[in-house]
Amino acid sequence: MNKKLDPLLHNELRLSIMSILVSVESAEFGYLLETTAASKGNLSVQISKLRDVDYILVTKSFKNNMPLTTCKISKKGDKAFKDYVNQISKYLKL
Amino acid sequence: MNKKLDPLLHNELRLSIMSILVSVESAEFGYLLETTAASKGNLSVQISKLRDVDYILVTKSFKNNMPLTTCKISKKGDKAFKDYVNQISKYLKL
DNA sequence: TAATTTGGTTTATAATGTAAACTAGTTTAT
DNA sequence: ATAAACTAGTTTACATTATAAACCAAATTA
Repeated sequence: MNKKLDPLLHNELRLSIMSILVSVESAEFGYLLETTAASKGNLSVQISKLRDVDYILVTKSFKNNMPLTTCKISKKGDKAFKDYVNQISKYLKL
Repeated sequence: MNKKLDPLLHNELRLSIMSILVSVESAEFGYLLETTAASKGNLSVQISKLRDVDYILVTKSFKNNMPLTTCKISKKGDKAFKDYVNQISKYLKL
């Protein structure tokens, strides 16, 4: 019955990223950087982790000759997020 | 406006302990052990951490000649728990 | 062309989590 | 009475994870 909290989502920055991505079509690295107020390094690492498990899709392109990283939630990521919400809600007495 | 998630509560076992303690008068080590399904060592460490920051009060006594550890949430712990719930809820889109 | 900025990635270190090993004492069996 | 096994935890050694500083490549500006 009781599944454990998904350790990939039980991290504030990754949860924050996912929380943004569930409600937008996609988001650029710079936007996530501003919105989460994380350091670039930390953001880069956490994006990679989410991509490694296919919770998000990361597209690399160029915009005004500059590299541009765009993130989008995947079907799997969307489900993982919903599951996490259900799971942690059990602890929160909401 | 946006406070960070309290790192002391953003851990599944500690959150689980607090989640139990908010709704009972007090709980014994053995009860928490069963209910959380944690290892004894881990439970002991996390109880100590919660006690070190005064989120819980820990009483040591004897029952049938055996050591007995009893935990009870503190006023401070109760507030911290409520704050944590409010804070993480912002990420969960509930 | 030299310094600065952009948009990131890598990596070194610190912090944290966890279970195995240990302690201290009790009960049961011989 | 003593050994073996059990209870109720604590300590500690190790592994995992998180994070920011350092770095990189290319573009822009001075």
